[in-house]
Amino acid sequence: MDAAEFHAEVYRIAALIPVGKVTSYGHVAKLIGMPNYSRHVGQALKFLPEDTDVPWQRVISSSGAISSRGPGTDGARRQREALEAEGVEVSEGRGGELKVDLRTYGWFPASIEAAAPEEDDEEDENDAQ
DNA sequence: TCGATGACGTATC
DNA sequence: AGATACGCCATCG
Repeated sequence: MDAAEFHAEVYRIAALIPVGKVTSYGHVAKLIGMPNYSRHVGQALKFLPEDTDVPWQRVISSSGAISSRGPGTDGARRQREALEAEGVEVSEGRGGELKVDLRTYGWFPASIEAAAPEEDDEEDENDAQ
């Protein structure tokens, strides 16, 4: 798997996340089939331009926290704004620690197939109940 | 080549 | 629940 392909997979999966839901870097990595590449998922999202269609804001850490990305960057703040705009509650603890309740807003499908009900229309699909 | 680092995760304390 | 330790692996200096 090439780095570019990895990025593409990350973006594809991120695009599958329903509005109002969030998932974790690690879970995206798992869906791709590379469970230990959680850090690289974040790395891939870092490459996204500001005008992207990819809902990168719906990907947070497995603990439900929005990573600071370092002081001086407004990424975390924008992420909070975007999530709240989608109806996701973002708790703010002491010092501006942003966290999302995964118990409520978490989205963790077991596989990409489960995540993408209709990816292709050409393939024969067996009816799920 | 090596060591430090990072939009991370899990196990422990 | 919050903090620390350690594992992970590509990228950087």
